[in-house]
Parts: sequence; C-alpha cells; structure tokens
Amino acid sequence: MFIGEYAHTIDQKGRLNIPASFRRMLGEGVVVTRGLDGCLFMYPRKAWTELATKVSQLPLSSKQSRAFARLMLAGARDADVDSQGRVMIPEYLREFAGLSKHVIVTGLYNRIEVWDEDAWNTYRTSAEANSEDIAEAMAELGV
Amino acid sequence: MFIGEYAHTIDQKGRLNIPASFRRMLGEGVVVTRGLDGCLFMYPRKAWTELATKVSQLPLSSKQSRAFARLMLAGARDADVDSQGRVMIPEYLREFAGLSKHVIVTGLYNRIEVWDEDAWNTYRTSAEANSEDIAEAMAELGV
DNA sequence: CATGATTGTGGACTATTGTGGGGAAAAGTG
DNA sequence: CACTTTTCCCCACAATAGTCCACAATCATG
Repeated sequence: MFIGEYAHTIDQKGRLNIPASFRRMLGEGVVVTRGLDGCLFMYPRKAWTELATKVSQLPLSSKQSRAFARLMLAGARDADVDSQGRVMIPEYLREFAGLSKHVIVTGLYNRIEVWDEDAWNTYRTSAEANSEDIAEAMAELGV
Repeated sequence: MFIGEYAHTIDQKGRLNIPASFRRMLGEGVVVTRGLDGCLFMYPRKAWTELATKVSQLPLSSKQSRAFARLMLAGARDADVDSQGRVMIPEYLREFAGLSKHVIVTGLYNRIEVWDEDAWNTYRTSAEANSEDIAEAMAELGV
C-alpha cells in the first residue's frame, strides 16, 4: 500500500527518485502513464496489467471510454528502476505534467502519483477549501 | 481506547513522544494524517488500513472521490514507533498543524490528536465558551 | 521516607537515502 | 561506417532518519 507525500527532484537527466518506502513494494518494474488532473500515474507492473485489461474492456462504442483508453494506454511507458532506486521519466510525460525540477511524489494505495510541486500545492489548497465536505464524507465511511 | 490529554514536546529532529499509556494499544505502527480544525490525527496501523481500503475503492472516474482519496491517503504517513516510544512527524505535517516545540496529545477513543499548545488552548477556550450550544447539539444526538 | 522502576527528553553515532555527475554501452542518424 | 545522442551502470558526497545510550523527573512500592 502506497501512502504519503514526498518532495523529490528530477535531475538533469530526467531521472526521478522513488521514495525508499515505495521501492520495496514496486519490485523491478513500473509503468508510468498520463494521469488525471494533470499528474502522472505510476503502477507496479503487475497492477498495471490488471488495470489495462479492465480499460481495454470498456465499450468501444463510447466516445468517453475511447478517449480514456487512449490517455491511459497509449501514453504508458514501461520503465526499470535503476540500482539507486530511480526511474527515467520520458520527455513527453514530463511535459504533459509540467514537471520542473521540484516534484511531489504521493502514494494512493495502489498507485503512485507524480505532481509538479506548484501544481500540487494549487490542487491541494483548493481541495482543502472543501474540507467540510470531506469531513462529511469521512463520517459516511465510519471514521 | 485512547483517552486523556498530555503535554509533550517535539525535539529538534521532529520526534514526538507518545504517552506511555497509548503505546501499548498502538503496536509498532501508526499512521499520521492531516486532521480537522488544524490538528493531526493518529491511528493505529490496523484501523487505518481498514479505512484506507474503503477509500481506495471509490471510483477513479469521479473527480470528488479522487480529491478525497488524495487528501486522505497522500496526506497520511506511515510511521514506526522507535524503541523509546517516539514517532517522527514529517516536516509537511508539522507545518500543516503549526506545531512548535510544545504540543498537546489527546486521546479520542479510536484516534489520537496532536495539537500545537497555543492552538489547543485557543480551541478549548472557545469550545468551553460555547459549551451550552455543544451540550444542546449532543442532546440532539441522544447523549 | 528511601529505593527502584518507568517515563520524558536530549544527543551522539551509524546506516540509509537523496542527489549529482562521469563514463561505458547501446541505439539512432547521415 | 563514423558520429551523435540516449540510456544505463557506477561512484561519491551530503543530508536525513533510525538506533542506541544517558540522564533527569516522576511515580509506585515496601
């Protein structure tokens, strides 16, 4: 289970350091792809295959699901974790998420998200403004 | 069951001492998250996992549930209790709750809350001033 | 009241982690 | 085939988090 929020950097060669606590759960391979709300998604290779299967079974007739399938599947890239625990993020994905040097790596249970630092702060601030709604939602979940 | 209110300190390395009476109920691991009203929530790992599982099953397609999952899961941090009964509170959580050196640790049945001392006093004073309103609200809940 | 155990706090040391960069191997290009 | 570019593997250094030890204050017990 991936949880938490980590501030990291992307170096000049486009490599991103995975938080040490995530590494152990990743195994050797990850799949990076275009995510939702302007971030990148990262999945362990195994989880990715399952997800890709589901996505591929979406009805071909729906315009929406074709778009989603293209976003997720076509943008995906299989990457290895190097001996120092880093992965190469290809240029087109860095551009998609607007990643500068300083990025935020977050854990969301079964996936990892990569955000540009500024984008993350903006997103979080607006989400926190609705924290009362969140409190209600938490109550419904029995917290 | 966590009850009581304890004054503790956070040392220069950001470590917070858990009251001894809470430790036995925590086991080895705790999860710290951004809480409500400007404090931090702390859950035993087991209780947290149940909650996180529920959150992770929210549909990826809904914007609201993505925001909710990000606040809940990404804001959280899995922490170990060291041999002296302390946990590391990461920078970004200390900043969120405005924690200085002196903090208040309170037990609220199934969770622990961590407050900055000043924030706690302010909150408590205003809560006590409204104690009649609160009593009424409680009555409505059937207490 | 004296003694010992437990608890809260601080600091030193060490292992791990994050970051940068050099250079070899591989892949693409004219 | 020569040359450039990209990707991977290695080493190095600094910063951080974890482990261990020490001491003072508090509490419990005889």
